[in-house]
Amino acid sequence: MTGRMRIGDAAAAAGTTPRALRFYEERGLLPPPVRTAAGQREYGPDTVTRVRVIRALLALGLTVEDLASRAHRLDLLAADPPRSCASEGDFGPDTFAPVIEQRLAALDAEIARLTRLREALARHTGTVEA
Amino acid sequence: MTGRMRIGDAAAAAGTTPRALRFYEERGLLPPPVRTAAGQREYGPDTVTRVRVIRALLALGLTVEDLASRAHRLDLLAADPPRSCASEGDFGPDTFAPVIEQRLAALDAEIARLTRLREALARHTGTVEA
DNA sequence: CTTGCCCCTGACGCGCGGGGCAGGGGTTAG
DNA sequence: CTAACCCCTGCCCCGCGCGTCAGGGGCAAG
Repeated sequence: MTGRMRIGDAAAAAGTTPRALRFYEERGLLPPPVRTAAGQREYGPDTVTRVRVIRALLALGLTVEDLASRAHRLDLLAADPPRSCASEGDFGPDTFAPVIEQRLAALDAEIARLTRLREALARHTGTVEA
Repeated sequence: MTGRMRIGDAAAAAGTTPRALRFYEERGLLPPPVRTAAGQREYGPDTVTRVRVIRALLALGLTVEDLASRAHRLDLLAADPPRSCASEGDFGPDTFAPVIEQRLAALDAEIARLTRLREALARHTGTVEA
């Protein structure tokens, strides 16, 4: 039943590549997995779920470092449970709120910078092309 | 009278560093300068002006490659002359218009992407922190 | 002549999320 | 047993505009 799989299958199941999984492990986003006697990594379905979470957060603009610093909470997001979160008091997944707000601020700053740049460039367009 | 100067003085006069001048030369933004008998580069005030133009365009978001492809026209922008431009017919500095519009489009696309990202992230903020 | 600043070339570093080798060994169907 | 994959580690590659050495030589003042 979707038991243990090797890195290629796990990566495919999570929509990515073996290289990415080794990279996440190296950066501390994934714990060192069980190995076969021959040294090959073996993953269970929970890891696939975790990798999906990681990729979703990366796609939202969080950095690998952001996730590494909170790696021990990544599994809490997997089940997407509003109930168990509240039950943990100040121990819930709002661990990510600070880093998300930081990212939002960085995005706003970058958007503002690009917007200013765009305006400056548009102004000089007239100067140069006329 | 502000005659020939070595790379350090020319760079300082243009508000940058010797490294940048060698880099612009390497990438084709500056022509190979005159050398002293000992092999040291010598620049005149016209080069300083040209470097200022280069830096202004780079600050507007154009890339080194953009400028390299139009390097032979960089001097035309130096004097900022609306008269001599028109006198050259379709040969004026509107050579830069296409690349500028391309940059504008790229900026718009990037701004839109970041804006979408920001909205997605803001949505998930509620989901995650609540 | 020496001191101290300037210049030369060539090469690596950066930040970020991996991609793409090379050179070796595991594994499984035929 | 062998072919055809798969996996392992370790390393360099990408883009961009330079910064920053490293190891050598030039140039003007005292």
